[in-house]
Amino acid sequence: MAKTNLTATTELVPRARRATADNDARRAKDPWSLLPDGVRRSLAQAAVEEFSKRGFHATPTRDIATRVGMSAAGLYVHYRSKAELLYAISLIGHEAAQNAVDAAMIGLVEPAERVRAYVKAFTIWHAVNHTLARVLQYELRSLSPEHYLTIAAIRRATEQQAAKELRPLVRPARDLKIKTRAVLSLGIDVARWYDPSKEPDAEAIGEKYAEMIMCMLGK
Amino acid sequence: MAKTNLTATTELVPRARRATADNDARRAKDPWSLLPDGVRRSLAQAAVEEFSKRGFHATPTRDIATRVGMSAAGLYVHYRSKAELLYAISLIGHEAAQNAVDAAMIGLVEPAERVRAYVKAFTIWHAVNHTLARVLQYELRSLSPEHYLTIAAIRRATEQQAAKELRPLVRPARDLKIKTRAVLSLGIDVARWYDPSKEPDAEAIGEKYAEMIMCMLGK
DNA sequence: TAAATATTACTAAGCGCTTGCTTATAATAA
DNA sequence: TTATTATAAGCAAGCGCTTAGTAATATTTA
Repeated sequence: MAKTNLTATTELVPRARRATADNDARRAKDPWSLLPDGVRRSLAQAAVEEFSKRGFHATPTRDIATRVGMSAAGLYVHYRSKAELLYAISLIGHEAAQNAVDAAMIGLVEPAERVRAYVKAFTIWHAVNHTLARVLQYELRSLSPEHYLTIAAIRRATEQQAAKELRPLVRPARDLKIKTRAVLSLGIDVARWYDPSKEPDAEAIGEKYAEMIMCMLGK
Repeated sequence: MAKTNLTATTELVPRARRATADNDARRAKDPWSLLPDGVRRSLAQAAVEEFSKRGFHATPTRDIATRVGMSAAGLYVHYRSKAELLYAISLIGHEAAQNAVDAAMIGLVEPAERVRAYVKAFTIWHAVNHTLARVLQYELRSLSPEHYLTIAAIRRATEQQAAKELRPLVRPARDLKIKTRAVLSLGIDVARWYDPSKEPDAEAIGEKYAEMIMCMLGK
């Protein structure tokens, strides 16, 4: 019977909470390490490839399943529905991006240094993980209303964190909101235009973007 | 018979080529003036609303037709297919955006002035027309391969124009590509986050963005 | 221990529904 | 007339997901 689906629901991102000490660096590097190795992870990875290229609604579940060598029905052993697959991807992706910027700022105290590291890490993450990032950004509207609420809350927290980091550097203070928008916007949109075959050096883009933002902030 | 569809194909954006002198300002203001008033325009407008909110593949043609008070089949009198409707929207949108920035730079000769006007107009356009702009940016992948080629060529020309305008201001010269990317990226992404109910003043955003970019360019 | 019983991961088949689009037909306008 | 614009009805294809069943592996019981 399909009782396995209950497990799938209660443990959307299971391993992540357990292995915290050792795997911090690896988690920041590879978003998929948030999901235990196995069919569930493979399906999510296959889905990201398809959703990113064709879009959620244009991708049949059959294609995702056959991409990992399964029959069409096999997917439903591991995910309750196509919607829940997207939700799992969205959760993992947002958590991974957060981990990446958090890791980059560890140990830094000076506001300008922190912002520079933030922008650089945020930009690099959206370049390296542009396939995943596109799903995060462009399939928000494909989430179910309930799932959307959860994801929207996560995104609001991200924006508030960015504003908190930028506050000491923004004059006049009333520009904080628009400048926070600009910083996040610039980083996020890297995922839209980045093409690894044309611009292989994500690190260089991150460096340049950090420089441009600091310049924009008058630092 | 469905012979009307031939007309629909040969004259995708018909009126635009004729009325050039008088309507420049109006065209820059309202993208829809590129399409003659009538059912064809209403359908395109309705489609943009739906495509923008739900996405091309998630929007049934029935919903577009009924939105303008038509039966489901009525759409096919005016558009050959759903794909051609998207293509028409994409053509109009890209042309309208181009018109907006061109109009803003008329009479300006000093490079810094031209870039400032460019960025401001580009930003404002993407805020005011964020619904249309979202379709342009996020439904590129939903275009048929043939349609995509045409649109991609238009977009390449836009990028080259931006680079041409920025060249005199960018030092070192090798940064031209990445800084052009950043400028276009920042403007385009306004369409993603802009919410008129929260940020009604598109003009102010355009002004701020122009200022930030000039600052970023060291001007 | 071994037999009995669940559980898990999977597939082939297919159900009910929605999709883009066509057809046949009618009304209207030049 | 002839061309245009619209509709009601419906088709073929594709969709997400379920069902019934198989085989392999765990778990429980005697």
